[in-house]
Amino acid sequence: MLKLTKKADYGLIALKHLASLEAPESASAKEIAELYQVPLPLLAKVLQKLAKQGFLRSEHGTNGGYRLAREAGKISALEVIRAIDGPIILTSCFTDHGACDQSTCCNVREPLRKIHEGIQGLLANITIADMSDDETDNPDGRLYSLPGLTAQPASTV
Amino acid sequence: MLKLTKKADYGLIALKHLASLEAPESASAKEIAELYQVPLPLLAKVLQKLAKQGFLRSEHGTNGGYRLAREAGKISALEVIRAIDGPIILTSCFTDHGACDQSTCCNVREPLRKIHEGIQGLLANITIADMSDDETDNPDGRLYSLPGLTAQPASTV
DNA sequence: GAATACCCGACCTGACTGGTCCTATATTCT
DNA sequence: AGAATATAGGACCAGTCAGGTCGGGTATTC
Repeated sequence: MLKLTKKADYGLIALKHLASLEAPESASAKEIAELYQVPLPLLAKVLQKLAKQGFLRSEHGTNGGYRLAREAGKISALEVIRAIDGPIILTSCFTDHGACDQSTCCNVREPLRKIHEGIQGLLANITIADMSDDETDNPDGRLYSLPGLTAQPASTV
Repeated sequence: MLKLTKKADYGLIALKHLASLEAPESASAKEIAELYQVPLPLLAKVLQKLAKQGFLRSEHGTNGGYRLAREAGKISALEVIRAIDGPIILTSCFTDHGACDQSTCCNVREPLRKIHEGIQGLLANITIADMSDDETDNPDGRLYSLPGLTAQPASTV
C-alpha cells in the first residue's frame, strides 16, 4: 500500500520536536507522548531504537529524557525511516537476493529500481531541519529538486 | 514498510508485456501467468481490475485475452498502482479526514505531504512505455526529472 | 456442445502493524 | 537510604491485510 508505518511517523514527530528545543533542553518520552497524543509505550520504543542507532542521546533518571545526538540538518528522513521500519523495499525483487523467481524474464525490475531510487533520493534529501519550518511552502521550490535529479521540465503529463 | 504490493507488481508486469505486443495481438491471463511465473488466479483478478477501470480491453472465448485499451505512453505507473492497490497514503493523517488525532500540534504533516506529493509525482511521470526500454539506463537522466511536479502535484485519477 | 477464457464473489492463512505489560537499570531528589 | 522518575528491553496479544485458493457464472469460438 506504499504507506509509512505509525512508528516511523512517531519517530519523525519526536525528532522534529526535539529539533525545536533550545540548546540544553531535553524532552522525555512521556512529555512528547502527551504533547502529541501518541501512546507512550510505543513512542518509548521508537525513541529507544533511535537512541540505539545514534540519532538520540538519552539520559536516565529524573529530568532525564532525549536530545538530538546529531544536528537536525544532518538527519535525513530516509535514515529515520530506515532506522525504525527497516529498509525500504519497493518490491521484493531486489530485496535480498539479486533475483526474484521470474528473474529471467522479469521485465519491470529495472524501471522499478529506478523508481525505488527516486523515492529514496527524495527522502534522503529531506532533513529534520527541513521539516521544521512550519509553513515554508516553497510551492515548487527546493523540496522537489533532487540534486542529482535536476528538475528540468520535460514534456507532458 | 513503504512497499509495493505484489498485485501492483503483477499488474505492471502484465501491462508492460501487453505493451510489447504487436498491433493486433492479445495475451490471455494464462499466457502471462505462465510466462512470468505468477499465480494465475491472482493475476486474473488484477487484470480484471485493470480491465474494469479502462486500462485493458478484454475478449472472451477461445483466442480471447487482453490488450491495452490505451496507449502505453499514456498509462502512468501511478494510475496503475492506484487502480490496483487503491490510493497511496504515505501516512494516515491526510487520508480521509483533514485532521489526525493530534491535528492541533502535529508538526510533520506539511513536510510529509510534500514527500507524499513528490513520490506521487515520480510515479505519475513514468509510463508503461517508459518502462519498456529494457536497459536504457540513463544513469541519472530523465527518470528523475519530475517535470509535472512543479506545476500540479500529481492530481486526480 | 465442448473447450477456452473472462468475470466475480467467498474464503483461508500467515505475517505484520499497532499496542500493552512487566521487569530491570540508571539517575536525581529528599 | 529510599522514593520517584526515566530509559531499556523482552514477551505477548489482537486486528488487519496481503497473498493466494476455490467455485460458480458468462461469453465466444470451433
